[in-house]
Amino acid sequence: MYDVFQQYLDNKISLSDAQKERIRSLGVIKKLRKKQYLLQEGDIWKYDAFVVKGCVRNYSVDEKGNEHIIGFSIENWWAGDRESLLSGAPSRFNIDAIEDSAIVLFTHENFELICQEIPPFKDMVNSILQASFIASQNRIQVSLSNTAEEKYLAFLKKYPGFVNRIPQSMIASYLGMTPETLSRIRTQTIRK
Amino acid sequence: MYDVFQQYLDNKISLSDAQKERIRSLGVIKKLRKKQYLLQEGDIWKYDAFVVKGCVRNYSVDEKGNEHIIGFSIENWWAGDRESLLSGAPSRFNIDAIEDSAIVLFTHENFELICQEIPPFKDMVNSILQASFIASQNRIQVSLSNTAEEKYLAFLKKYPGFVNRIPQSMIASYLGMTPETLSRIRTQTIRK
DNA sequence: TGAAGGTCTTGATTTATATCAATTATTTTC
DNA sequence: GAAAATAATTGATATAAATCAAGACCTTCA
Repeated sequence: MYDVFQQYLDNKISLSDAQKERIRSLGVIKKLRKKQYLLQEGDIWKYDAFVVKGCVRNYSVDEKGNEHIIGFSIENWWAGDRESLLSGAPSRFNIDAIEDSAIVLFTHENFELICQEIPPFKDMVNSILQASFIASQNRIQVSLSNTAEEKYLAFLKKYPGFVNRIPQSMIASYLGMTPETLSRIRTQTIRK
Repeated sequence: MYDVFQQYLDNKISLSDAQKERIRSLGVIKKLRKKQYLLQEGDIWKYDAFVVKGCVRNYSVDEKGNEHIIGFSIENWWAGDRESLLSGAPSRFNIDAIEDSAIVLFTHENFELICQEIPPFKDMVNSILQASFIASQNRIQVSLSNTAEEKYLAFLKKYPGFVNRIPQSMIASYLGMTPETLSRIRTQTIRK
């Protein structure tokens, strides 16, 4: 399980065996069954988490009880609530597993330790953050400029692996439309 | 002009006089007249830029010629296109001045130099990036969960200083609605 | 100071998407 | 492997917001 994370690291930075061992010793594997929460609204998030297997979603629930999906994390992506982590405030989000999943969990303290001890690790983290910010800005741009259909097509293009894995209703939520609308778009698009 | 940036730095990190001088020596003040471009679509963005006076907007233009505002930067905020900066690809965005403005400009090379020479500066940059990412995620959450009116009210609350400064049509664009819709929302809201 | 060019408002109409509701598929689970 | 639960489709209708259009209200700069 852990070797998925190890391979990810190997792809990004070079580490000595001692460093690899150090990182490994500070992380813990957490398994999640489908629908199990990793984080519930109101909890304080204190970790850095890397998905090694499966898929989790990050979502908020509004007053009407509707869920709005902020993001998905599949294997080789990070997950968590940076806002709660940074501010120490209770999270406004939920994270749960869409499939049976496995996560490498670091307490934020341990994670900071690693960052201090291994500068290239810290640099990696920062460049991930850069990329995440850019992706987030792009998502905003797409959502401002496009119709429901265009948003769906852009999603397909950007995350081709997600469509056959994530329930359609969740993709609809991620795209800011109802499941009915997405369903109609799909049948129309196929017929074109 | 520059002392706005100096004060910003003083609020965030402690620097020796030599370090302050070093930073200052690597930056350049650029003045922008209203409507003047800081970046045009197709250009490659190679800077780090801090607004010391005025206000700029970052926007994309779609095939129909409609502008979609990604963000505003007023004094004490950073501006630029991180995607183009990082990837080296031509920018898909435009940045121009909404008011007569002034910017402290660092070439990205110089900026990296500063980051290397002054670790607390680098840490500051990273924590800004964190905050930007969080803000961006929150904007996505708001845009998924709320009606046009709620989005406007959330905007008012989050950026009270912007409303009397930025043309309403641009705020509408930022919020993903037409100027007519925003105008109606405002008159309705006032009458409540 | 007074055109000229923007910007905001207001009204009438259209349109994309949401909502409500029923039916059919597809998974889960015992 | 049948029953139950969940997800996706399809149709009818409602609604929020867009579009089109005209007039009012400002700036600004010649």
